[in-house]
Amino acid sequence: MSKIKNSKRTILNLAEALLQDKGFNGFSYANIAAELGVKNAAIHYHYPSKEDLGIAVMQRYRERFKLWINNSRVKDLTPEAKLDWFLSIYINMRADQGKICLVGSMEAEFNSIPDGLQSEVQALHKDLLTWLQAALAEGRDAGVFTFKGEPADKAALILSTVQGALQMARALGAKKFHGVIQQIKLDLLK
Amino acid sequence: MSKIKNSKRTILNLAEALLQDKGFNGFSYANIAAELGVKNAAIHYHYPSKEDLGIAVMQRYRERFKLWINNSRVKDLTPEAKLDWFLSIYINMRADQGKICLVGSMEAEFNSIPDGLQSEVQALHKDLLTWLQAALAEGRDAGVFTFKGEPADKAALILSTVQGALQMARALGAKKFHGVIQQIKLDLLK
DNA sequence: AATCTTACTTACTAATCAGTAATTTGTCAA
DNA sequence: TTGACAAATTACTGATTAGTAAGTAAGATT
Repeated sequence: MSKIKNSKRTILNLAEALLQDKGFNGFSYANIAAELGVKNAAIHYHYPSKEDLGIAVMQRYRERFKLWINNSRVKDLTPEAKLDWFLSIYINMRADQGKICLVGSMEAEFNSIPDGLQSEVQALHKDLLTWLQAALAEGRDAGVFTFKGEPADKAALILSTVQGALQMARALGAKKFHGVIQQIKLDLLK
Repeated sequence: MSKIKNSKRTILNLAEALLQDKGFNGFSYANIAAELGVKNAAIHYHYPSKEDLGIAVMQRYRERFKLWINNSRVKDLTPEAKLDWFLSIYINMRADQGKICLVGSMEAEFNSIPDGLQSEVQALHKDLLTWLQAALAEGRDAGVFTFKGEPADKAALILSTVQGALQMARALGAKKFHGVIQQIKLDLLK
C-alpha cells in the first residue's frame, strides 16, 4: 500500500490540471489514480463522486482568487498594474501547453456537468467579473483607461476574450493568444 | 424498419446541434439514434466512426461559410454591415438556449478529440479569422472602423470574444452575451 | 494491550461507450 | 418478376465508466 503525500491537495492539483487539459467529461478517476500510483477506489475515498471532486477544485480556486484580490500586493496596485496582474493569470496558464481556464472548460461542457458544479462555475465567473468591472471603472475614473459604454459590459468582453483566446491557442498556437492580449491593452489604454 | 428522411443530412443536423449543446465527448450515437427512432448501428452505417461524423459536420459548416462569403449578398455589403452579418451568425446561435459555436466547443475539448477532427477545427478557425481580418482592414481603410494595432490581432480578439461570450451566456444568461456584442461595436465604431 | 481511525486494496456492479458482423427489409430498375 | 442495391436490424464485443462493499494494514488514541 503506497501512500499519497498530502493526498487531498495532490488529487486536487491533478484534477485541476486535467480539467484545464481535457475537461470534465474528458478525464476519469483512472487517470488520477494511475498518475498517483494508486487504485481508482483510493480517489473515491477522498472524493466520493466526480461532482464532489469538481466542486472542490472550483471552491479552492475561488478561495485562492479571493485571497489574492484582498491582499495588499494586488489591492494597492494602480489600475493599469491591476489589469496586468489579471491578464498575467491567463498568460501563466501556459497557452503554449494547451491549457485553458477552468471557467471556459466547464462552461463549454456546461450542459453535461452536474448541477452542483454548474453553480460553482457560475459563482467563480461572477467573482471574476465583479472584480474586473471595479478595476475598469477605477481606471477610467483615474483617466488611464478609455472605453465607451458600461464597465460591466467591458469587463464581460475582456473576460470572454481571454477565455476564448486560450482556446484559440490550442488550434492556432500561443503566438495568436499573445496577439490578442496585446490587442486588449491597445483597445483599453489611452 | 422505419426509414429516416434525408438520412445523412438529418444526422448531420442532429450531430451539429449536439456538438453545440454537449460537446464531442458529451454526446453518443445512442443520443442521435434515439432522437431519430432508429438503432445505434443505423448511424454507424452512414458515419462509421464518431470521428467521421465530427469531420463531416465541420466540413459542411466550412462549405456553408464559404458559400456565404462568396455570395454577393455578403460580398457587396459595406464593412459595417459585414460586421453585423458576422455577429448575427453568433447571435442566431441562440445563446438563450445555451448553444455555443462549433469552434469553441471543439477547442475546449481539443486535447481529447481525434487528430483528423483537430485539423478540421483548425481549418475552420483559420477560415473565419481570414475573412474577419479582411473585413476589418477594409472598414478601417474606409474610415468607418477605428482600432489600433494589426487587423489580424483585432480579428483574433473579436472571434475569441464572441466564442467566449457564448460560453459565458450559459452560466450568466443571454443578456450578458448581448452586452458583450454591444461592447464589441462600441470598441470598433467611430 | 485493545480499540478506533485513516488510507488504502480487492473485487465487484451496472451502465454506457464506440464499433462490427451477419442478416433482413424495402425500393427501384431492367 | 427478378435481381441489385441501399438502409436498416439483431446481436454481439471489448473497453471504459462512475461508483460501492468488504476487507486490510498501519498508525494514533485510550
